[in-house]
Amino acid sequence: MEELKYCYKYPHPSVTTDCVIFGFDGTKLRVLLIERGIEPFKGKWALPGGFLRMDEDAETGALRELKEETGLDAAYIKQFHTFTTPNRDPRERVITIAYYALVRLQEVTGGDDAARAEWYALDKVPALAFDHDQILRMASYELKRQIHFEPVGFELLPKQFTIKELQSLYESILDVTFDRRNFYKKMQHLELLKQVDRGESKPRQPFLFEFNAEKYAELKHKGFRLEF
Amino acid sequence: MEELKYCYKYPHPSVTTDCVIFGFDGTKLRVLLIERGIEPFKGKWALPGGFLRMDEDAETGALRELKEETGLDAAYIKQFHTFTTPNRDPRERVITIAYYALVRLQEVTGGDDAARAEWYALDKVPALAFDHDQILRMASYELKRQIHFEPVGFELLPKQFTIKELQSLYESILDVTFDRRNFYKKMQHLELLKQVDRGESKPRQPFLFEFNAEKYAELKHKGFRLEF
DNA sequence: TCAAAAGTGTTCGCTATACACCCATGG
DNA sequence: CCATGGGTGTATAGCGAACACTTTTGA
Repeated sequence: MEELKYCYKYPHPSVTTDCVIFGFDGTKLRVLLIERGIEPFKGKWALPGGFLRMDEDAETGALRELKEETGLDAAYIKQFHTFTTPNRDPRERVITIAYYALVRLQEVTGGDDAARAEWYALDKVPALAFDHDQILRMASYELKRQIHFEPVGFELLPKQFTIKELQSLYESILDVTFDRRNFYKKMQHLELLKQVDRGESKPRQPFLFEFNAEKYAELKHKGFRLEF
Repeated sequence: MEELKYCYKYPHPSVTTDCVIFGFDGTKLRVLLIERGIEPFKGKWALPGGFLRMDEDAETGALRELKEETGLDAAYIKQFHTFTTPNRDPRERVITIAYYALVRLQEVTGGDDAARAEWYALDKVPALAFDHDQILRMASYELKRQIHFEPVGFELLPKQFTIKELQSLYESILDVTFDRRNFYKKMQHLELLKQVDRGESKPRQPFLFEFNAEKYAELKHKGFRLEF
């Protein structure tokens, strides 16, 4: 029989963290899901996550779970909502603090792979375990909002990228299309990009750029809002 | 001796909700604080809040606590962050799901007043109990962001208001100043306001307006973004 | 040889901004 | 009578949206 050695005067819920991990494959947004190996929802796809430890804050916990389950280090992680519907977990009362994370897909190595993990295109995600559909929807929405205020998109791209890739990324996240030429001009004008000196190896390939973090910090300091 | 009758295999944190309640006095933003009657932080000011019940979701809990502690019904309430630093409460591990609420100051009646409550101007808030300073700061920041996407400001104004009041409100929230004449034109142009037919009693008083919720719903449906 | 992609220009219209002016009211 | 505040008007600059042209590359 299980030992129930942690006792309280009033009932306490369990607390977990779940993580919506976004990656960009060069054309569209993808999200990392793992297949559940145990009940409930065994065999269903779900967001990586797990129980919060008593000595860590939620962000530390989310990063730890991420590492444990997928081997990934996130370039960016942000808490966006806590889900508390009383019966969202059939076993007991569980509330989950949800994060979304942005990773560079190119740098993903594979991880320990205790569980089967897969990158799903955002529009091809199957029905998920628990209320994870809802969590994913809200994460996408919050990412869309966030990108209006901060250039978080660059966390999804390789260190060096073409303007075309950047445009595809923004189009995926915001679910719009831009005129290629206007997008080029806008980006040049913003001065947030540093053009990379391409070796003379391959002439007439598209320019490569890097995100200019210093310039961004400077602009932000002067009070500046990113518009899209 | 206390009875500790709720037992678990693993330790569970306590979960509370806290609420940052914003009101607008016609000139500046205010926030409702209550004076703590018990330790810890007895005598200090704090945000209203309390423990989450096992059968309610967090939003319901936040609304319940709000009603119990202040007698208020919020016109608008929004979850914005969950605070989880391990020692944020000296008694035991407590995580708190934080909301901000917008209420019409004019309609506040007073409440049961079990605790002493007071409306503090945002720039005159004293040092608060727990990590409530941090919670308040983040709430102000999130309100500022939210108002770029949704016209939540109207929840803080009386049903009918002058353009000048509306401008003061936006200036308080965003911490900027607008040219009076440009603000008038912008508002008229947005078509989100309905001019109220003033009785002939007081000629040459400023026009009164109401928020046009139907028009807003229509614009939003067509895909529309509020800019400030 | 021809389509596709990359880089650069031009035009037009809207809107944010910075101002000026008129009128009614109340001390 | 004049300061104050409310309502309306006007000019300009900058940016976004739409669209044209040129060159290079690779099938």
